[in-house]
Amino acid sequence: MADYTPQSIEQKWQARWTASGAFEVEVDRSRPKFYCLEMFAYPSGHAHVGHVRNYMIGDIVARLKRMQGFNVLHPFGWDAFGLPAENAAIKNKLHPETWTLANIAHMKGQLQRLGISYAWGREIATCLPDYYHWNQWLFTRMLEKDIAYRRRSSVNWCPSCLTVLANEQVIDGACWRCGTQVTTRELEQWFLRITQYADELLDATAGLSAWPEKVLTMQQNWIGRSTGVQATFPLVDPVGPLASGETTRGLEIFTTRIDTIYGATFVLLAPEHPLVDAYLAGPEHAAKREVVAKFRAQDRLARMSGEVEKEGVDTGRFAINPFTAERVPIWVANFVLADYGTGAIMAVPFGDQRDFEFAKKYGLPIRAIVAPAEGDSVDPKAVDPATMSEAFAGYGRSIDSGPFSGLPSKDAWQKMADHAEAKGIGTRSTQYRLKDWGISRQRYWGTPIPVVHCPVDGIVAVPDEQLPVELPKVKEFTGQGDSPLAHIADWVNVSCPKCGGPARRETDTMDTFVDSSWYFYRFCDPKNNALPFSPEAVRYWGPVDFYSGGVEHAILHLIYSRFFCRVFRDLGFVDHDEPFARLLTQGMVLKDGHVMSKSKGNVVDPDDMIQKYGADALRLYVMFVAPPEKEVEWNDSGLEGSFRFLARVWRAVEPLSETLRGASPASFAGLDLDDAHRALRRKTHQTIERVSGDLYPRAHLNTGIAALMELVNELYAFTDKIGVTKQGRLTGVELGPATRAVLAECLEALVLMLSPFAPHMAEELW
RNA sequence: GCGGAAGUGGCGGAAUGGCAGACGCGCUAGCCUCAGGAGCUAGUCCGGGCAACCGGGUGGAGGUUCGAGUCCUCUCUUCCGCACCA
Repeated sequence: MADYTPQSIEQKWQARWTASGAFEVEVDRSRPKFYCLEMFAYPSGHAHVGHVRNYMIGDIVARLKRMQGFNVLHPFGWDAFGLPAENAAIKNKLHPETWTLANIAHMKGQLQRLGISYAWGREIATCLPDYYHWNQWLFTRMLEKDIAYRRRSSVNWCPSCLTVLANEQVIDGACWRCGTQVTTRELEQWFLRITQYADELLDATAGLSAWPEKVLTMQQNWIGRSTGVQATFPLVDPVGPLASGETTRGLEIFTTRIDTIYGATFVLLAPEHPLVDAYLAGPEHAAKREVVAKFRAQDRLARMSGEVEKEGVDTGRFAINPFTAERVPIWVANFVLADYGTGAIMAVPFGDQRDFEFAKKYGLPIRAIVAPAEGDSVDPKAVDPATMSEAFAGYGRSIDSGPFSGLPSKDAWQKMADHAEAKGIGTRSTQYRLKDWGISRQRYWGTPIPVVHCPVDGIVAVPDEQLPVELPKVKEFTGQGDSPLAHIADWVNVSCPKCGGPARRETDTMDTFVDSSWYFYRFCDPKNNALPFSPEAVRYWGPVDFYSGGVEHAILHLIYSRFFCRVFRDLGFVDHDEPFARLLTQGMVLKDGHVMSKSKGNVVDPDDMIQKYGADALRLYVMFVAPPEKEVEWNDSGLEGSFRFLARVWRAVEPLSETLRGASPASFAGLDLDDAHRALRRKTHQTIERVSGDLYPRAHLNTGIAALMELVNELYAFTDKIGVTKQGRLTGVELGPATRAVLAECLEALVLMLSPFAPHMAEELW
């Protein structure tokens, strides 16, 4: 009997799979398709077992679906643009492309040594012009449809390094490299109008029944729709013109609690609100301006450090509450956000905890406007402005609210909104937390934004036939300056595509999340050089049936992709609304209680484990240790256990394979089965049912493996009885036809069911 | 603060409302062996009993049900996400 030696078996089969292109697929309308995808990888250098767990999960599903007769698309590629490559370039004086391509080569080898069944013929890397060409093409379409637009926005700027910083490079408000306090700079930047799809993106989450609840909730919160009323508080001292050029007679506020407007005893402006500068312009306000300037600087730090004391500045001016007709003071408050709603709020200290604290601190009036509902056992002192210690944010019955007094709060809400609309005071309005997506990056290693700035024609898109705008080769990376591309004169200076006059290229590049927002479509038609993909190819393959990856992409990547899907749909390129039918978020692999990372020195390299136990044992262990969604702690003896199980399967199957060749019967009719025969058959068939059910769509891979282990235990009990030795040899016993048939059926089923998990060994035994 | 998920042996974890702890790790004993860090067999929630078996047991307290780890209410704890969103 040959021992189980995984290394030689695995190399043999991997070579065959590669040579025969075993996992390459074409459109075949006679067969049902299955698109199995794992989130593509950032080529950081070496994949550890935490990374490859995801690829194993996808591979089990892909191999299972192939066995079930589906035409399975299972591709892989590289999310290859991004900051780490540029940083490595600065540090090692290498070109980012050199660094990136070397990493890709190594990681691809790692995946192949794991036996992941990818259609490598469809491999893509987003940093190659073949791919980013279509980012540019799509950007141009978005420009035409007014989905891409330009406006001023602030970026992080390190005054010492003289460079723009990504948010990740700002640590506690300071530059990651030199520790200098980071400031902001206003730059013209490109945005994608994702908010145009906010309602659809939110409402459609209800239909994503095969997504984790957690991810849907996170997306819903991120989009953050709230419905309310936008109302105008007339200004006692109209101002104008403002920086924006217009005159202002009234202050626009947004509220979700219009029913409490009779309790709005003051209004608050965000420090960045244009009225602030208008009201605090004179030299007598220098001190107040200084406080406001402090608020503006606070904003960025507040996010990092958490709690900031609520503070305000009195502008000394007044607005008119349109419902009470009373004068209410206008204050500036550090906790009011400029980029949500209108950047100004009506403050109702009775009903809002923040306003309550603010009113207490500055001695502003508190007026009770809601009484607790009947049956609410609320201490009267808790709703008496004289004695209450916190705001009463509940609903109940309106009081002291003019003609609306006595109404239940919810009815008052509608009536007051109606009143506001009838009197021209305000309108019902919906606000979102979701912001348009700023995609400009002042970086080299990304997709050049395909526009030209012409002094005559303004912004001109680079014509399709001149795409791709390729990244110029840069010799040296210093990390200094704004956009690295701005310093390459012969790349920047072009003639305007419209008038032919001298013009300059856009020197910003795109956020790398653009690359990953549609790559799953490119896989359907990766060699297309006329379009990002043919609509026919995606009509067959799309949408992705099974998508797995880390939960850290629950918000950004998975919302952007849903957004791009709809853009492509509206361009007539895809006919579905959602790109990913089923989503699985795999748990991380911890070592010594921590996430694996190079800096912690706790990474487990799959190649080390393959060398010791083989890829099959590694795959089996990682799938068996816990359900795929769960976080797991790495454990060497568990891996040994999986190796032992495979060796046990090997000893059960390999010695009998010659003896039982051709023994699998077409029918069991006429065979004389005893109780032991029947018991093994029953177990075999029960296992088939359990494993089939566990693997998909449940993806309970761990219990599927447990079922196989039970079958093997039963099999050993059976072979013991019929005289197979512990070493797997038959002790001269002649096997009867019933025994041969039952054994052959069991062993074949076992090998087949094992093959998604341990494909190399299964192939060899088969 | 808001939202989500989860609490089951020494450990990882199983249980369409129907025998709690499958399967594995670890541990114990036996067999095999020159040897075992290989392999095989048996045992391994707690209390009682030689045993068949009996009683208890899924963070805590109630409830629904013939029957609850599972469903409902309250509560405690942990992890995760968002966090001054008006």
